[in-house]
Amino acid sequence: MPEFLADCRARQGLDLLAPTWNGVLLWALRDGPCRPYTLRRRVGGISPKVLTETLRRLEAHGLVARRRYREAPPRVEYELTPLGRTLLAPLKAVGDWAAEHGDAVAAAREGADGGPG
Amino acid sequence: MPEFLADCRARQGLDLLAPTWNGVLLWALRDGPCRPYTLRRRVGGISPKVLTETLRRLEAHGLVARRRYREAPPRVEYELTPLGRTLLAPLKAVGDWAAEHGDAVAAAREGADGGPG
DNA sequence: CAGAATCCTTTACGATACTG
DNA sequence: CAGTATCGTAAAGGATTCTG
Repeated sequence: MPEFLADCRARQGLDLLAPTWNGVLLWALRDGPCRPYTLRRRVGGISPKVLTETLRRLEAHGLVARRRYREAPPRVEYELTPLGRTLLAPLKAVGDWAAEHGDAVAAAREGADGGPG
Repeated sequence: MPEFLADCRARQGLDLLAPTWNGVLLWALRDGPCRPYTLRRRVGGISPKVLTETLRRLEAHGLVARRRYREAPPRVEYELTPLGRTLLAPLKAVGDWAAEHGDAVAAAREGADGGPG
C-alpha cells in the first residue's frame, strides 16, 4: 500500500461514493425514512438485486439503517444513520461542483472525442 | 435515464472521481506540473498502462493538460487545467470527511462482518 | 411488496513485455 | 524515460425469474 494513498484520505470517502447507486440512494434518503418500493420509483432504473446489494453495502458501512415494522402487512424502511447524514455534505459539495462545471467537462469531452457519447 | 439521476447532479462529478486513480492523480498534481516518472513514484503502485489510461481520461475531460517539451532528451509534463483545479475543492471536502469519519465507518464494518478485512 | 438466485456484460485495474 | 500491447482478474451493474 503506497503511502501516498493513505495521505490522500479522499479515497476512503470516495470508496463510499464511487459505486453508482450509493450516492444516489443516500441522496434519495436525505428527507427521511423510505420504503424499498418508494426508493425504487424515486431513483428509477435500479433492479431489485442492485437495490438490495447497495442497501446492504450502505448498511454494512453504518451509513443506512434498516427497520422492519411488524405490522400487517410487514413493512420495511431504510433511513440514514447520523453517520450517513454527515456524508451528505461532501456529496453536496461534489454535486454543486458538477452543477457549476459540468458543462465545461461535457464541452471538453466533445472536443476530445467528437461527441458527448 | 431516470430523472432522479439528473436531479442528483453529484453523479456527474462522482464519475470523475470514482475511478481509483483519478482522484489520486489529481491530488498528486495539485502542487504543479509533474513528469510521468515522478508521478509514478509519488502515487506508488500504479502500472504504466493504468497511469497512461488515467491521464488520457483526465485529459479527455479537460482536467489535465499534457505538455511536451522538445528538449534533449524530450520531456513530458502533466499539469492541472484551471477546470481540473476547481475539482480539488470537492475532492478535499471528501477527504476531510474521511479524515473525520473514517474511523466510524471502519468500526461499522467490523461490527458488520467481524473484521476490517 | 421485500428480496434472494441465476446469468451475463462491461470495465477498472494489475502484471509483463516490448518499442521509440 | 514515455508509452503501447496483450493477457487476465474482480467487481459493479443489468435483466429476469422465483419465493415468502
